[in-house]
Amino acid sequence: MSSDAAIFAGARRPIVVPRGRQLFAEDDPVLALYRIERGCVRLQVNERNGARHILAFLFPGDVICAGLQKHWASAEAVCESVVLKAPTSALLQLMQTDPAAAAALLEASERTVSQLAHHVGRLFQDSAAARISWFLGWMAERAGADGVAEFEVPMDQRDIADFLGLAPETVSRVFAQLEAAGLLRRVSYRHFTYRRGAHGARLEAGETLSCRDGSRPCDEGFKPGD
Amino acid sequence: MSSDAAIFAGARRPIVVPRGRQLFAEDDPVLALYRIERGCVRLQVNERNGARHILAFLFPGDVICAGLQKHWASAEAVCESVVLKAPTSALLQLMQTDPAAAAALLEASERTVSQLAHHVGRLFQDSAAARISWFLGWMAERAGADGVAEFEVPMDQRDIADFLGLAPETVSRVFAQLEAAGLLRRVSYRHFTYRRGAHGARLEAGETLSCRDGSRPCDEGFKPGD
DNA sequence: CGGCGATTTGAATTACATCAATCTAGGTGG
DNA sequence: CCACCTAGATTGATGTAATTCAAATCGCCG
Repeated sequence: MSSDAAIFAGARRPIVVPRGRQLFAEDDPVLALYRIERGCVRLQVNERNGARHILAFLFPGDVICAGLQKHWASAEAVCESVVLKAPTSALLQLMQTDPAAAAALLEASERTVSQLAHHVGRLFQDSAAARISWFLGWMAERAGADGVAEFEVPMDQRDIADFLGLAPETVSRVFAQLEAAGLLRRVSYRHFTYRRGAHGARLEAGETLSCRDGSRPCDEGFKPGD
Repeated sequence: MSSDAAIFAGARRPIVVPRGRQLFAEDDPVLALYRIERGCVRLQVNERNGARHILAFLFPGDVICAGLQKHWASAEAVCESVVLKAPTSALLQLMQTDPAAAAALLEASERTVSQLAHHVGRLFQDSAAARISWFLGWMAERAGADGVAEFEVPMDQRDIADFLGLAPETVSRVFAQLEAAGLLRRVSYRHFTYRRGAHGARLEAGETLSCRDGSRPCDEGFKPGD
């Protein structure tokens, strides 16, 4: 868990990163490791033509280490965030002092890669509705929210689209569908309630989203005046 | 370059891996690092439903380190391959002895991640033809082959499809189109010649593949009796 | 109370997947 | 050495999910 505490304990200077500010750019030399304390950071690659692809969203507790010498992606704050910064020299020192701890620290940053690997799997084969259902479930779970608890999503639909490999319009449409199906409720701009339920599970398993076919009329969702 | 030689020098026992054999499975504990000497290895994730997604192809010189404690993907030999194996304990030792070398070694394995990051970008936005054009160009370049030089592709179309996020039929069709356009020539089963040229570049930049529109009649390809 | 980016909604298009045969290469055994 | 066999590759026909383009609306900020 906090074998990484050691290295970040030294760098006791929380950095406040305003919304949209870049932590580092792709191809820049790696000067430090970061650990997120508050907020949300996105790892992304930018194409020449201006297109942007979000590889991962990082949350408090996550360690950012996109390369040891050169960053393989850039990092930007999705919303105002707080990070701790540890110079790479500290990592090299830790390697000598306590290699196991250093390995654990690196493993923590590998979690991001692991997530990325599985994310690719999702992009390959899941439908738009399944991807978004998964995403909402993830966000809800992260916030410790069950079906009825409200949670906040810090990123805008554009971010979600660039993360899930969809057009922004598609994201909007699927949101509307999920809401119509009674699974999603929009409390306010970026506050939701999501009841993944069996329906969502089936969705993620490949079923198409439709309440038009009479067979199974949108059960297990929210009732209109819930 | 060969800062990694140190760690692999100790493990002087080349391992011959037959075609299709698994080096390690996802979620298995990490016992060793590998360096490929000959052949080709694929990193992949397998979904519950049997679907397979290839995250990367690794070639001689590449270091495999998919996680430090638990593998985030499994590895299988695409064709008969030779690898060197260094126990993780050797890496921990190296950290103490020569942290910079250890970092360099890990950086080498991060190259795979970097490639993966950009691969995601391609999956997001490139057309089937563009992906395959890129893939062929990559393979040709890897073999040091220019337009007329022949190169071998060790993987079958199924592998290519699972790597590029396409159906095998689509791969076959695009191959046929590229051949008809005079850019690709199939010398034998898995030996090709590929002239990426301006056409391929435009393709990768988003242009659709067609020789039917009279405007630009498949120039710069191979002539029939070339 | 305007201004503007972010969303929503609609209609039309299309690239790719899917399903279903057929064909081929090359390894196998007689 | 040749006919057989099978996984892999090819080809065709069809369907559709998601993109694209375009326009209206919303929500927030100054």
